[in-house]
Amino acid sequence: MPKHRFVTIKDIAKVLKISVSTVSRALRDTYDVNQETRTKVMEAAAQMNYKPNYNAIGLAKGSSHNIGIVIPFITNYYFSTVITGIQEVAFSKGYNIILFISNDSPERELSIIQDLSISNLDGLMVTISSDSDSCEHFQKIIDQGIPVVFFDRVANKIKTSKVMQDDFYGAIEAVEHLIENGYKKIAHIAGPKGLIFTERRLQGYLGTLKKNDLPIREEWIIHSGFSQVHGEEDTRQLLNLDERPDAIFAVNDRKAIGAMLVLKTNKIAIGKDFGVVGFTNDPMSTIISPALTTIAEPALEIGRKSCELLIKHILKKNFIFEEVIIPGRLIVRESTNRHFIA
Amino acid sequence: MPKHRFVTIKDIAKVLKISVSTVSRALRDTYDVNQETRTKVMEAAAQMNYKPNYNAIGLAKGSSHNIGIVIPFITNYYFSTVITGIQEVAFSKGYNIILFISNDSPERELSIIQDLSISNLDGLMVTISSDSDSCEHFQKIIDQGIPVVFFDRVANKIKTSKVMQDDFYGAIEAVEHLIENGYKKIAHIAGPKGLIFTERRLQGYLGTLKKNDLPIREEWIIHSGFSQVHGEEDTRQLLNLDERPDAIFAVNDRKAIGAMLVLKTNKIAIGKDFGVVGFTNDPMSTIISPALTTIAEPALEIGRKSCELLIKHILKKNFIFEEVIIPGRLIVRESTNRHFIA
DNA sequence: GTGAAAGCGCTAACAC
DNA sequence: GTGTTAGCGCTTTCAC
Repeated sequence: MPKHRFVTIKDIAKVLKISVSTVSRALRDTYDVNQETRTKVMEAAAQMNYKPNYNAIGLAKGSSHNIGIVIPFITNYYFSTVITGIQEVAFSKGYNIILFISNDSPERELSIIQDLSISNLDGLMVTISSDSDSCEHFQKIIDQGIPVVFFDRVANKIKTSKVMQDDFYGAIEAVEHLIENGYKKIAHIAGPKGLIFTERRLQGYLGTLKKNDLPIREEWIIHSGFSQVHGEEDTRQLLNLDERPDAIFAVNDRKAIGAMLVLKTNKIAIGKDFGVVGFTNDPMSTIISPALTTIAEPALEIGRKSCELLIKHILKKNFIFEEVIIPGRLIVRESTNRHFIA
Repeated sequence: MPKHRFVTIKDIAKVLKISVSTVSRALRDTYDVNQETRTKVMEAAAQMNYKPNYNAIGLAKGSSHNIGIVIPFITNYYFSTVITGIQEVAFSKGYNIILFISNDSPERELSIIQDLSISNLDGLMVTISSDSDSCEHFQKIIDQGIPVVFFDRVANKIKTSKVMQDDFYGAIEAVEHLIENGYKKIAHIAGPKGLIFTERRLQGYLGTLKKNDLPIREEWIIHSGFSQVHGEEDTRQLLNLDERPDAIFAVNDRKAIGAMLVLKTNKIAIGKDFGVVGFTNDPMSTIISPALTTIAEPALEIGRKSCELLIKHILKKNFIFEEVIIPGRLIVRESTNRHFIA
């Protein structure tokens, strides 16, 4: 099993009896090269199955063609879909994506960033972990001149491009929908405090209640984690209240599903007596019964857009920051249907 | 926003007034370097926040520290969990993982492999796409001297390390469980023909029926894709038969869930009158009602093991191939419970 | 044990 | 339009 030496531009140059720089220029479509020469080079390259050595290019140009993704998990619908979107555009533009999974732990996130030999990355896309209060490690990277774009869970203080779903308006739609269907005592099981999108969904919830002259009760707003178990716990807490709510707007589908499970064990008729709406449009929301009403997040678009933006930053040194907000859409299912019968 | 020059071994050498080669050796823990010198170098490196440039290392040593993953999708529980396992061990050993998503399309898979500048990868881990009948592109890569390990959907003809769950025994467990619970007319909704693991699960199913003197009917075995929709279609087909089965063993949970959905719309009492068992242990299997009995696949372990194996191959030129088979385990839930009441 | 120097494959002045 | 050459940051003979 011999380790082949790969074809290099030198080989091409030798075969064609021209210089390596001409080959290099021809291959890269630089303008100051004879059309004829270029054609010859291209043909030779194709025929000899030439593949560029990115290590060499990276070394010479001071850039790899790699972009990093730092993400809490990939084992959920939203994140894995975002990554799919990222990968799609990265691949089409000749970039590799390198995956770093933080497990939603700020320490691990920090260690990833510090271990990172930045010289190996042209740019970075990140969703910060739930309670990464300090973001200076990202600032440091930006200061070193490597572009960073945040998506989904963005760091507030850092000035760079960000792409998010429309959390505020999504929350409004969700709560309006609940109100339209006659639910009046609407609780919100939220994400951890401090995260921008948690905050925006909360604001949308609050604003809509206010606008509709509905009571805002502090006990009906619970902050905790994003998991299904958190949703279950929050809901149990809600059901123990003297004044029980009659609907839940959950910060995401996982928590909404946790809520539904608890409601079901408590024999509360979801839809008829108690409304539930989530946020994500995880495929699970169609599997559970009753099917979950939710705000569909544009995960694929978020991934694509983030990647496009990052590549723009990589290409144009002083590309100005953009904050992109992509709308979601309400998907009405059974969990807010007063007439649903199991 | 000045683009910093990164600290190089040259800088360290200059500060310490020694040569670059000594620095290089000290950093890499090579033995022929004075203990004292090494300490000094290490300290200087840490203090100056030196980070190695992998492009340069790669170029000099003819290896990057990147390993590629080629996978059909990542938006499902099994694959995203495998990747999490891979990422975990890769990160701990200083390797980056580069993700390529084939969308389960043989053409795209081929284009990925061909576009791949192999010089940029130290190794490759792959799950082949559903109907990639030709695998020569992988053979070519192996011939070029870069290690490949297959996981989950492996290519039969290619001699290299492979890691899989125990499909055969898992299927036996699943079908035995069905039989123990009194289901006698057991159908199998399988994956596409030609994939090894599809075949193994089928063989487990067949063998168990035979062993228990149960009828094997060709109409009760349906090959199609892996999605929920495929599961629905297969099940409809089954229900249209003159002789209907009274249980389904599905090749995976997605198809099992599709089956359950169709059974539910047909008002067939899952558990009581009709048993269903899946394969994967996707979290969805606990969300659906009745909860799905399934064979839990060791996805995380598969990811970890594959990566360990690949790194061994990368490190030792002639590491001999291993085929690792990791057992799953039966998880009994409601969909095979005769006494389950919705 | 350490240094000097060549070279990995490519790009980018700088000449012509 | 093309060739020459230096150098990107590192490893690795080969001397000493």
